[in-house]
Amino acid sequence: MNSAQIRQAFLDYFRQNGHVIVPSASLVPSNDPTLLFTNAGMVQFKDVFLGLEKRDYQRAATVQKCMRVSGKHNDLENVGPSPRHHTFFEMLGNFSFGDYFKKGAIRYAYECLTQVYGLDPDRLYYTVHQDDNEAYGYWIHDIGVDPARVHRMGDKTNFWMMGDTGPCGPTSEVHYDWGAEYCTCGQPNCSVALDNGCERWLEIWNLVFMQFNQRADGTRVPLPRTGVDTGMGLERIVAVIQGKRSNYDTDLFTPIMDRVQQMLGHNAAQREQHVVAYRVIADHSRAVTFMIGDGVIPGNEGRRYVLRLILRRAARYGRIAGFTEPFLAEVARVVIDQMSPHYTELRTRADFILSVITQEEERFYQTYEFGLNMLNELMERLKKEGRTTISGADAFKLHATYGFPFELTRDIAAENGLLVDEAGYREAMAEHEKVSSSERFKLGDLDNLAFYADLLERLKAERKLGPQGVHYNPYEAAEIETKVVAILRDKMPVREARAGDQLEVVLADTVFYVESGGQVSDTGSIAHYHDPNSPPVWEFQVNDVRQPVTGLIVHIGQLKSGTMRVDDTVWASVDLDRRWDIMRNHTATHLLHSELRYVLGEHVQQAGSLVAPDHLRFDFTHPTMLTQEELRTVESLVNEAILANYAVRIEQKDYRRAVSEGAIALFGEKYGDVVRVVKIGEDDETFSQELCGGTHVEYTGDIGLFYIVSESGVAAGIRRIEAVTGRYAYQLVQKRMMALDAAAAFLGCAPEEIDRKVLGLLDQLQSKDKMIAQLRRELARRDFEHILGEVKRIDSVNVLSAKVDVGDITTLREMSDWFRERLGSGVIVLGTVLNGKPNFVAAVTPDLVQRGVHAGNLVRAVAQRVGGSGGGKPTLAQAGGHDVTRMDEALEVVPDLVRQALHD
RNA sequence: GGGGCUGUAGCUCAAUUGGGAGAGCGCUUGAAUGGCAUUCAAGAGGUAAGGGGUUCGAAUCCCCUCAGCUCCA
Repeated sequence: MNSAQIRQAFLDYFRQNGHVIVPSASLVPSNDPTLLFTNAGMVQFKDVFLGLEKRDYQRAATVQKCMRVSGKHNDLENVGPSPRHHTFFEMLGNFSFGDYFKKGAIRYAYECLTQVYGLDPDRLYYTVHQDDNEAYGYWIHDIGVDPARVHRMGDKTNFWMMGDTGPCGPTSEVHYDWGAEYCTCGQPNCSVALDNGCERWLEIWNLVFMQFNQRADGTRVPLPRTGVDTGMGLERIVAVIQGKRSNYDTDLFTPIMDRVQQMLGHNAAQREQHVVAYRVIADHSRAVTFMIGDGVIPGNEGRRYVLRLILRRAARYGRIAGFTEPFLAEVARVVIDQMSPHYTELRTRADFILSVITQEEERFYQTYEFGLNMLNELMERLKKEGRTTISGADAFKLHATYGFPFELTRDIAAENGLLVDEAGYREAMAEHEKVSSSERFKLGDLDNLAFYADLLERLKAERKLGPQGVHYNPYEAAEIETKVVAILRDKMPVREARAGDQLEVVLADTVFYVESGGQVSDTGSIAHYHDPNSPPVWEFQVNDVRQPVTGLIVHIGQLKSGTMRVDDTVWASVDLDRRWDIMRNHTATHLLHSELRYVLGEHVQQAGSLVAPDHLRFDFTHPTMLTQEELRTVESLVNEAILANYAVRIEQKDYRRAVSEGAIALFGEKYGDVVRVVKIGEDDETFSQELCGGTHVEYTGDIGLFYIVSESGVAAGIRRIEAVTGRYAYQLVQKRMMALDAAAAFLGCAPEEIDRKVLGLLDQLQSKDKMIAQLRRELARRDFEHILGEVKRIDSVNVLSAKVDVGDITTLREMSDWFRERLGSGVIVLGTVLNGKPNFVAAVTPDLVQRGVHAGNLVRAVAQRVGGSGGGKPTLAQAGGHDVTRMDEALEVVPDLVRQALHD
């Protein structure tokens, strides 16, 4: 079987057994901010296991894209040298949400391995948790496994917890026996039970039985609905089925490595010699392709940084293997060809993926060259000083500042006969880690989530909220009559609150939109009335709305008046003007997206957006800056679509149907099984169609006016457009028109002629500036000729000190130049007043410098007399001071100073 | 989120460290030349990323902001 067949057979088997096949979620987790990447199949079902989210099926199976880059057993450094470590991998998994439990899970795993994949049962061994008699019994009695093949293990290997609290339970693992000849531990009683990392045994499938709920106080209570979460790494099972000891020898990787070999023109021996580099490139090209495919762009923080790290590591190993130019995009092409039949997003985003890779790789080559230069300079300096060791601090600086890895520094130093202080390097590294490690995600965040989850459970138990939690409908009305079900002050539930309190308020129903898909939360008010005609008993101002856990929505703000109590009946109403501004911007964002695709091409993908009341921001993938013409075209097309007054219709439909009908789904967004589709246009001519949970106007005409304010770059390959609509667009236009009219009035021309008029004026100004400069020069020249008559001879040396009236220091210096040209030898000190302060320039010809006259000392002594200081070179110096009235006095001492200097 | 480095002409980069903002390439104009990357001359082009401070004086020192690179989390 090849890998594609193995993947498909898994899905087919579980479909036949009543599982819904759910597509792989994005590598970027949408429901867990503490997680850098999706790292297991269960990530997309986390809320389902926690009971926060409900699906209309009870069993599911997936092939999930996963990334693991950190953690004890997943050091990036292991990827390459190890035959089984990967950054990117695929996880096969089947899941049960309160449906079958241990018995079913064990049977499916066994059947799938032995019947679907045809593995020899004699090679399979099993572990269960030591206290789990139930699972043990199923293996022995239900499947009929020899008890000698089932090992009971402790918490360390066979108990699983999601976090400090929450669902947890025992696990059962299936191990594959490669045969005694592969034993590396050498123990006579070699067995899975030793758990000593012996190469003979390979864990292939882990079954997690979610049986208990771990409470904050450490006690465990049985879960009302037990669950099953299983995971089997595709790379491993393919290796087992294809009889390969290394994952890299399976057909998941060989096509990639073959292409690398072909590009390098290596023979088999050369390929073997560089096996680590080949593996690194194979692994990392997959990771990079999938990450970019899910919208990650190289950068310097978070997952973007991980992408950069991995991409550059691949590029570095590429150089080791012999590449001298960017090559990764070419390798990624193989990954796309191979994987896109299953992961179709790779095909549609292929151009984007390849261009991002190439750009980043080129940038890497640049910093690489730069680091190399730095190292060469450093080595030359050391050699000159006769030293043989590069200090740890320098090696670390190369690493931390120029991204030049230690190994490279060491190797290149060795080529030049130099050593590197490795211990010092480690020390500097440790110091840097200490300094730069900030507080990690506060555990409080997790506690917070648990707090809100508990609150939600309690409110449900008290029947204050339905099984789905807060009833949320921001789409139909802007106000609603409902009840206060909880009040939080400083994260503590309270029964009542008084005016001035900062609170979080939970209502049974809400019409407030919660920030999502870039659209910001609504603001508004919540008020309690005795009767509708009098002022409210109390009024609460809503400044923000959040959803800390699915199903629980809190209104954050301040109680303006009165006393709020739990169970009060209230009117909750959103700020409607603001909401309208937001809706205009949101619908306009869809129009903009659609027109950008029309004008620039289908490669344009949304890469982020912000829909606020006063403006909208839309980030999208596009390799180059937009031209003025493209921007104008897009802007006017959007305005045409507004004037066409298309209807905006919202439809609820099945996710797959929506996508197959051409609706655009976005990077990294999480969609339920039923999605809202926002359609703009008529049935026969749909203008735009996107999956979107936001709020929209009813007709595009409601938007009013659309105006692009700016276009800029966000990251390589990502452009950003900011625009305004409706009231804010009108305000902007009005402001600009007023400015234009005012300018036209000042210039005495029509507004349309301002540009030409201004250009003409600038031209005139420039030529006048030139003329002024020229006249000033001439004036200075005349002044100079005039003061030349004041030259004194001190000990047969020409000395001139004079006050002149010029516009700037430069002219003073110029005059000293003339002086030297004219007299050949001499000392000149000139003073002038600039900005109400005295300024001096002193010049001494070189022959007099020889005789002890120093322009710097001279001018400083002069400036001291006007309360200032100065300095400079022996031949030319300048100084300044404060007291203008004493300038003449200061200049008069010059001859004496010169005389003194000559005599010393 | 934190540490380090960088930001000077359209591009690539300098400036005896606080004391005249420059070079090469490119561009414009003029002249010469005419066989493989033509030569010569003249010229245009700078809020020194932005803001604040220290100083008689800041591209240079200090602080803040922004952007890029890089390492760590």
